[in-house]
Amino acid sequence: MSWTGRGGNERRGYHHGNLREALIEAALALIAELGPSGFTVAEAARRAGVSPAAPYRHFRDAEALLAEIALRGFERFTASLAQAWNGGKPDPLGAFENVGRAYLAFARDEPAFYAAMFETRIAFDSYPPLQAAADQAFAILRDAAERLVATLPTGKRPPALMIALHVWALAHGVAALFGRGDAGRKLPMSPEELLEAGILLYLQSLGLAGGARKEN
Amino acid sequence: MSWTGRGGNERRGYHHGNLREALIEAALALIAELGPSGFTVAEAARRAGVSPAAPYRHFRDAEALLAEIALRGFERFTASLAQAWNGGKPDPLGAFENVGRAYLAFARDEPAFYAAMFETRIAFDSYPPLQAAADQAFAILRDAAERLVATLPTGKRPPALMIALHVWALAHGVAALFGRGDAGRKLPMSPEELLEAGILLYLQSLGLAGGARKEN
DNA sequence: AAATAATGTAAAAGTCGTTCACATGAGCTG
DNA sequence: CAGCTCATGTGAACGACTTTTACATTATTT
Repeated sequence: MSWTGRGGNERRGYHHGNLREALIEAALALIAELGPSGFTVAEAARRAGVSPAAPYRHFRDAEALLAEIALRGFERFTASLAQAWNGGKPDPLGAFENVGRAYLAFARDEPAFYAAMFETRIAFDSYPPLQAAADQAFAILRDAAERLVATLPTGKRPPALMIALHVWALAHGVAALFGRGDAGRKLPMSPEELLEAGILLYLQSLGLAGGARKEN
Repeated sequence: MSWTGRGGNERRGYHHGNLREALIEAALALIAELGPSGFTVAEAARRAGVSPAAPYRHFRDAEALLAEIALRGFERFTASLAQAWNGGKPDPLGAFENVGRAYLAFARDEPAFYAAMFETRIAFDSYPPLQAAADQAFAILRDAAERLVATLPTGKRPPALMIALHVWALAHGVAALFGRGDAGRKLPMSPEELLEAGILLYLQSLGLAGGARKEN
């Protein structure tokens, strides 16, 4: 190891050398600490040890910085969901539930990314790569739904896209309303359990989940 | 009719006479026109025809104004849901679906209120009346779920609270992700249809919705 | 009519976002 | 290595916003 290695944030000279990354990290920390509205270009610059104007060499404006964070968030998100799905192993239903859990886990473990992705009103249209990254995340869910539906006999298969949309909406709703610990509302169960139960019940009606569908 | 009646916004003299209301209306218009971040105290004051300092005679700070709007929003929201539920008539299931539709209708027809209620990160804890109003809205859903569950034989009744939470989360997720027209994502169906289908499928698995469980 | 409370204004301090002219240094070219 | 050029950072400035404070005006009460 060389003592010359620039560890992380320290400023060396006139040029920072890593400002773009430092700004992104600072912004993430700010969002994590103070919520989405706690981020300001000025404060991020301050934490990176540069003047308030410096960030504009790397991002057109504040929204562009947030968009970059959201983009990276979606990439990680996609990776998490894909890993949870794991090609549908060991069985499509179990893997599908794992995807749901991964959704909530991401919202819980990466609140800064999640906030940048969903709680910040970015004009997705203005950042095509962002739109693409979001589409990619959703594609995981859609593919999983396809595979799940394929376990049913032809002719009895509900539309996979609809299933993916329902599950996504449910997961997002649970995360948005109850994801944060102190959401003010006291739940009889954890968000994870709530989502899992919801997904299971939903899939049951489609004949996709554990056989027992109440045989009253 | 007397020509002296102060129509709405015009300033009469040094005192506005209706500033509090005028500010709330201006803020709502701003949110509706430019999104939640488009609201500023200064601009609201400008539209009301007063100096930037005047609003502080009526609201502690910007967040307090938003909180007041959110509060009124929840009151209207509660009224909408209650009317849709209509005491469970003509039948609990149909009325329950009406509540779901009313949820989306509110998000669509009153985007400014909805944004102030859900898309603005207000510390609910700091405004107890706001928390109470939100609880009241949720109570409509919970009561409806109770009544719906009561149509099942004792012993086969799922927990109503869980049902209410699931439906709320699904409705909120649909509204948040697909509620706005140009959400960037092209859907095979309208948000209303998507939510209705989701609720029906979900309730089916509980034995609460139309018997037919896909007889194709 | 006078006193008081409510509600407005003007001015100011502090923060931010953003731009512009200018400074510095990194990396290539000869 | 000298010199050129480009990327990246600085400082100063503008305009907008939030919020406070001292003061002005009007409503309301006594």
